[in-house]
Amino acid sequence: MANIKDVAQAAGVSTATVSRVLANHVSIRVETRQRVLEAIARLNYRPNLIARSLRAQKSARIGLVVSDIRNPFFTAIGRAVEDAAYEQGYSVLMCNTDENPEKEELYLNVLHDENVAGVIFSPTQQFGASFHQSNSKIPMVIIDRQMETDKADLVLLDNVLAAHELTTHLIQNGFRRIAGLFGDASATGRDRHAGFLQALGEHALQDAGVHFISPRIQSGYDAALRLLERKNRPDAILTSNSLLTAGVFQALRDKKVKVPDEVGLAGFDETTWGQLVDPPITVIAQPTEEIGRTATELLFQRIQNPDRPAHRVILKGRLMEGLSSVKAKSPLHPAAD
Amino acid sequence: MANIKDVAQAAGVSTATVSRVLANHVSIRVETRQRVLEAIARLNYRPNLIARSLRAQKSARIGLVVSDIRNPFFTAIGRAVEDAAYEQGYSVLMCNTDENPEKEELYLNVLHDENVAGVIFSPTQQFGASFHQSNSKIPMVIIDRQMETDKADLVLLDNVLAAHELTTHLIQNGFRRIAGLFGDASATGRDRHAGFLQALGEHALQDAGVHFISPRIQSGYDAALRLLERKNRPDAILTSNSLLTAGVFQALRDKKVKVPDEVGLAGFDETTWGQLVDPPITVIAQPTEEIGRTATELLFQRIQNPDRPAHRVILKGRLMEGLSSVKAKSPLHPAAD
DNA sequence: TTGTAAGCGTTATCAT
DNA sequence: ATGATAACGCTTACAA
Repeated sequence: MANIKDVAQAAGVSTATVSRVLANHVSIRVETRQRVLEAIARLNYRPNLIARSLRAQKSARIGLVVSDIRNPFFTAIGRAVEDAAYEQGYSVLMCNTDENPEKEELYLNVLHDENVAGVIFSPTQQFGASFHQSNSKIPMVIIDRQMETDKADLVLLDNVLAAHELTTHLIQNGFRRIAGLFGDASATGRDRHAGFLQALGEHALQDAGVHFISPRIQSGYDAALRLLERKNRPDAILTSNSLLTAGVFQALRDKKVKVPDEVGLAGFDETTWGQLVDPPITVIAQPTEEIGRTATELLFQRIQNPDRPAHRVILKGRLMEGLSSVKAKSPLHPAAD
Repeated sequence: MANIKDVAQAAGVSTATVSRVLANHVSIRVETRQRVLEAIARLNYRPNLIARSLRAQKSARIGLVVSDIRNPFFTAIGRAVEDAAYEQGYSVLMCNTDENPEKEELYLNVLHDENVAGVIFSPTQQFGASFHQSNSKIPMVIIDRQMETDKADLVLLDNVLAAHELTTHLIQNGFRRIAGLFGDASATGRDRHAGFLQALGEHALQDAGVHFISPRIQSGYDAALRLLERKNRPDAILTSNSLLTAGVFQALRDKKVKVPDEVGLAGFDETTWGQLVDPPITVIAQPTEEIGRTATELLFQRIQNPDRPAHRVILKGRLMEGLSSVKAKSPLHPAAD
């Protein structure tokens, strides 16, 4: 592979001149630029980004650290981030932490060592504490999860509000004994739990069981089975992400529980399958494209100006009413035909 | 951030010695090593991987270039690759090409420029030609897609055989007018088409329509609608990946076509939702974990020994029989109770 | 066992 | 407008 020296030699100029041509510097004779460009083309030269990065102490890469790459919510974000970064000539290094604080630290270190220009990150709750006292200077945008910090920008849903809306929707559709399943690793689970309780309180209802569990299909499945065995079993289940929703749905089907007539179901995040199953699942859809794009743009702004005050972008979810939460004859819609 | 010079100074040794300690060289006095390690800890030093990579002309990164990050098949592979790479101390740079040959070239260049040690890649058909005459020396493992080459290792399903098996399964369950939907960008679509035709031929059947289309949900949906409008409409549809399957399933539901009694359905790749819908979808499941691990291991072997002959690992899929392909009263199972 | 110094491929500073 | 040259942080001959 040809390097800048080869090009300089071939064009009869110095490496400095080649570098200037590459950087589109002003003071270059048209003829010289021509010769250099020819040499570059002839030798099929491409600058070595490693060397450039070492010299410049920065790079055209950003990191994206997510907690579960199998969660469609995060892959959708990944797509959006990649597209937005690509438009700016940046490439994206994607890492997967499995909600594991050790892996969080590892990958943040790796990314730092790779000289990434910045990081988009969905942290666990544990991370919050360590981040507070860290003095990392790497530009960072937190996504999806609430965090008290002025050292990073934030892009996320108003999770309390969204859970409140979803819970209220269930209540208005006649459900009274609502159980909730929330991810145990993230602030998001905690916030949605808060919105859930708040909505119940406004209608003088008690929760019919709350589980903070690992955000996986299997955990959702197991928790749903346990809920169904209770003597005063819930008449609806609210889930905090699509993996839990899938697990619960599977459990309901295996136990031949009729949805929504025996048990209603509502959750978060739009998925391929949520619309395909019977009944289609009611969810709060998150604007993944917008979250990803906004996070990327904020990151670029912060990279350019590391000292700007932190922005907090709070987005709204969109309630997509399926049939999993609407009984054939809902008490509140007695004449609904 | 402290560098190797700072550490050397703090420990009262040369940078070479620090480097040797880091590399676990043999000839170091225990006491010296101790001092160096202390300095490293005290200064919270971590080697700059960029500099190391520039010097060593290689890195502990590998690239994973997939054609659609939203396809659960590829995210599953991504997980497996990441786990396997992580165990070897490598990090994974994941890129998304959208089946676009231009993006393929771009990302392969990017990865090359990033000094990755090797690449795991699911290429389009177009790539095959250009790869043939390229003389890239970057270690490469091709996944998921057949390719005639001895310059890269290969890990994929026997797609002809798998499609043959799936088609035969449909035939044995009484379906006679089977249509096929295949991805138009990949050799995999082509191979599965071949297996499909072969199985039909063995039973003296004609295909009931074949579409080579873009592997997206929407394309599958549109193609299914067209098939359903035909005067001699198919009694079964075979799809070549899970995005197409989702589109077809949605179309069948929207048109209130009964599955499998009016139209049977079978496809590729195990997904969350495939088991949750009614009826559950019959698929050939691919061993994604094994594909990812094997590809990663082959890549490491090739990195260590670039001149070893190319391996071709051909795996078998597993038929997971759902109800989407089994009629209540199948002609071949007349007494099946 | 340890140190010195060259060099990986760039870019930026300072000359000219 | 262009060229020499010193860094960026690390590894590795070669010397001592």
